[in-house]
Amino acid sequence: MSKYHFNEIEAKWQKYWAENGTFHAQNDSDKPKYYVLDMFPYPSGAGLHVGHPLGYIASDVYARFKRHQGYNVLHPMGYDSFGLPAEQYAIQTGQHPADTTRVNIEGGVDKKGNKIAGYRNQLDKIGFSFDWSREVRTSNPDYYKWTQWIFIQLFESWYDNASDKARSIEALISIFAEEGNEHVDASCDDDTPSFTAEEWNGYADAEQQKILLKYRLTYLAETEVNWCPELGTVLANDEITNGVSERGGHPVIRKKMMQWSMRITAYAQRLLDDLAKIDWPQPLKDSQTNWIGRSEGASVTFKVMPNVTSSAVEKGHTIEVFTTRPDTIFGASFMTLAPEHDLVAKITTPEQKAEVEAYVEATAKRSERDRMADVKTISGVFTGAYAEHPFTGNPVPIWIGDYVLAGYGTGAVMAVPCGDQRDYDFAKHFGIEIPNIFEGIDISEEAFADKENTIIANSDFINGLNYKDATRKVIDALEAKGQGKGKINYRLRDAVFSRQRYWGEPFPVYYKNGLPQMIDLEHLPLELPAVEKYLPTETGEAPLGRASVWAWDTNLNKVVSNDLVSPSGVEGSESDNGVYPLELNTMPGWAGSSCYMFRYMDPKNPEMLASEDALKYWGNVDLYIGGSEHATSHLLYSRFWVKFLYDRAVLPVDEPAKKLINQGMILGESAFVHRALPILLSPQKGIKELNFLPFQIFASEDLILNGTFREERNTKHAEAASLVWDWMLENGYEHAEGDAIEFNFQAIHADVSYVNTSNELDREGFMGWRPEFQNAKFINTDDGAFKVSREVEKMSKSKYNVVNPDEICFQYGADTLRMYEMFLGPLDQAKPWSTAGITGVHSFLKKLWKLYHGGAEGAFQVSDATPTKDNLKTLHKTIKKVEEDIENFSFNTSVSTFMIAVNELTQQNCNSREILEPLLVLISPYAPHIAEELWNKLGHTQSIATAAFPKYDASHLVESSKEYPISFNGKMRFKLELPLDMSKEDIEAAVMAHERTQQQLDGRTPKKVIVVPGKIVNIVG
RNA sequence: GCUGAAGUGGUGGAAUUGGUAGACACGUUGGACUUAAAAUCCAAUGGGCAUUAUGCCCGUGCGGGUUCAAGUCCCGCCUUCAGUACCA
Repeated sequence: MSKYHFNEIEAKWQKYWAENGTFHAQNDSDKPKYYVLDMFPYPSGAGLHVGHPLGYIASDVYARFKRHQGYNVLHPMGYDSFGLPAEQYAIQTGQHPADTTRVNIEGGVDKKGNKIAGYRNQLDKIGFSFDWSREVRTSNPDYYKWTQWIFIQLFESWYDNASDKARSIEALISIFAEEGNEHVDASCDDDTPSFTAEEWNGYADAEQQKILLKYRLTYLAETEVNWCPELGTVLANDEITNGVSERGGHPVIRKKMMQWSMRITAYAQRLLDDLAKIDWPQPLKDSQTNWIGRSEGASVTFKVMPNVTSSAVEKGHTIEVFTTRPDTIFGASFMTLAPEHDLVAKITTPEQKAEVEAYVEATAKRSERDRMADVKTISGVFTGAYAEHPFTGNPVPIWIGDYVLAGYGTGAVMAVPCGDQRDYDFAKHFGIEIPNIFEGIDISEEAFADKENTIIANSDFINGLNYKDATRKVIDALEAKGQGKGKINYRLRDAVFSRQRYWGEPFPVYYKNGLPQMIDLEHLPLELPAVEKYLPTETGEAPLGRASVWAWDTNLNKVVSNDLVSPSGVEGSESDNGVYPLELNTMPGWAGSSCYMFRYMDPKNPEMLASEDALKYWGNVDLYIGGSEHATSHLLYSRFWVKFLYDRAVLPVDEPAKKLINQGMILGESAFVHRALPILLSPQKGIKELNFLPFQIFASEDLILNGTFREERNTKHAEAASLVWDWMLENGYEHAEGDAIEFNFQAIHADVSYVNTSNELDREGFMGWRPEFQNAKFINTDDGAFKVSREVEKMSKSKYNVVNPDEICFQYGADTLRMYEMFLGPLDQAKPWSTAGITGVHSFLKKLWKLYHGGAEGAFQVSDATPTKDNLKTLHKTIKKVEEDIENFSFNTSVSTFMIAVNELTQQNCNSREILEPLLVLISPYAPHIAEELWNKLGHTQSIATAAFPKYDASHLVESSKEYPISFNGKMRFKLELPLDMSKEDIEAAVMAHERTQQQLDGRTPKKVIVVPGKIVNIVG
């Protein structure tokens, strides 16, 4: 009797695959290549839950399928192992994040004594076909050496708009030396000065370095951050609520800090354009498009007027604004600056000073997020200053308002209240004039923003023109006056690249005379220094400020003690000994994840990110699977870096991934027990909450309705009340006339591991879960069961609804887990996990096993019998459907298809090798262990992974007749079997002649008969 | 507010270009096997009304529309989830 011992089978084949390197990809092969990649995980200490492997299973099915199709498949896995949780754990426990990270990956025991299974062990149990010989970890110095190297490449590059690509900084220096920067069209800082070749050549080295920094693709700049003085750290918007830190509730201020930035804006247009050539989900493309936020319009320069009421105002200021509606310029009746705008302090009149300052201060206290969420409140202050309208010369009052954001455009708008609702609301609120410049439009209620139907009026030289013509004329006129030009604006901002953290890549940067210098590649990696604590320093420096050995010796080319740093650090001075301080910040999380896909191609190469041959052979990722939450972070930054490395001829491709699929989240089914909170209702003593009882009372879910015991269950109410009374009377309470006990119910999370598939609670387990439950009393249903209620929520430790894949593998097997995850529903959709349903998939695998074990006593039996027509039909329709499903990533429907196939073949008593052998190959991407085992029993010595995918033969599915649905007025009434080659006329005749048709018509004559051959017949009338 | 996705039995979900709504599972009920349980197998299972069978009506979030025919297409709503940036 051969039973399906999945645990043994799975362990056996996992071992076999590992020992034989079954899934090692070759960098040279005659086969076509295919690269399947998962977004690599952050190895958290909590381990995997069943939601994590969903995408990995899908990609694994696809990778295995592609191998069967004859591709040389690269399917690697690694870890995005730098990150905040490890650092915070290090702060709490003092353990080095490298140690805890290793334990999280490889398993072990943490300092608190918790046993950690380890990501790798958990993943291995699921039977993935990863090529582990290519594993990368971003926190590994051998890996982050290349992250540092890419950073240096960015530093050594500038973006040439003329050739629309990044070029070496050396090339820029030669241009400067020969002709200055007059003809250079580059993406650079706004405040870059103009200079001639003579001037350039005359600059001191430091001056030249400063100018070059304005061109480099990564550069130092003052950036505003959320600074929390109490915590000594910078906080993300997420970490701030109502202006105070989420942790500890400390005040947060906006502070400028010198930080590294990435000039991603140089790539805005290409990032936008190239979306067209990648096969990514449309919603994801849309969010990148919106994030980049291209808008066409004009920049307009307004001159600030000498103030009529005060001579104290500075003169000669200009305000640059960006507008998408230059055609409405005659409707501009005021201007609004962001409160943070540099000019605010300079142009505000003395009379308005106090009010403006108070407003600016109030705004600074609000987080950016708060400010944006609040759409209703209109606020602002008049600065007292006026600007001159470029065409009419009229004075335009300058206001500040927090609806204008410093970070977008120029941080200033020309307000056209008749054409923009926000400007309109602002004008209405403050009683500012709202001139109407639209032909035949009523603006007494709201602004008119419909560009397409605009005809301009009251606007001098553009009267009667539409949006397009008026815009062109205004831009021409502005250019003629030197007060503006057509401009394309992007919402995308340069990306801040510095983090004040320990657990990230150190910058390969030291500072000589305050200017950043790169460490040469041959001396990389620059490894993280030891620190005694992982917190920022008391003086507010980043954690690396605690390192005592963190200076760069340019003579020895190594890290040396801080004590050796040149006292002055000025090059060439007597005290300059060639030792300089190193950068204290580290790189952000996305640094290590932007180009990791290329490192897998040649992961051990000490000379290069990956060899030219490997890069050329593998190209880019053919299929990338991951969550949509990375749409505007990882996936945008990665595209940016890949384009950059393409420009600099490091990579042969300019996109990381050709095709991308988002997997949806698997939600948890939380369990709730209902706690009955007793209340004493006493005519003498009033209402009293009995919250001092030494036990808690829980009632089965089905006894409760609308927060109280169901009416028909008043015996249950009595049962609960008597528990309370017994204790009360024992403890000296005297029952008085009219006393009654009522209950309020409170739902609390119970750990799902104490709940079975019928929603019944393991009461003993639950009582042992937490001390406060140890004396719990249960009000059960009549049959003695205690039920919990269920609710679908995000799967998370804090909701006690986490289901561990290891346990599923132990109980049902990895093949069952894999198939069930695929069976749950469409890959890209969010769906709840319910362990209850898993038995269906599990018994399918048992049936599959039985299909191959039809011999005496359940012995393995496959015959060489010629398959029947039905056998072949079942097989080939399965091949067709499964192949289509995998190509369409419709994995859930192919699992159904397998179930149907096995049910049919069992019914047909099929044991023919000609059918059962190809069937295994079809199933093996989903359930590789059982397929491998049965394949082996069939006498194969090679892994099933090497078998070719069966060929679909349409001839087995040819039908000669069709069971036509015969419908009347669109409603199907009966079916009729007719030959498929029957003509329309004959079909109609056959249907009309049928007695059921006559019965349906009941003597009426049909108005019309619709016959769709091969499909349907519909009789109307 | 905006953008995107989604609403189908008790549950997860099927339904290729409009053409038999509810495939495949879970659950439930009944039955077989068993001393019993588990496992396994068989049958029924959208709601309602009928019944000797044959049947009939209603049904894919709501309200309209197009069509011989609508879960699918169009218009207008509602709800849920996700993302988010008052974008000049």
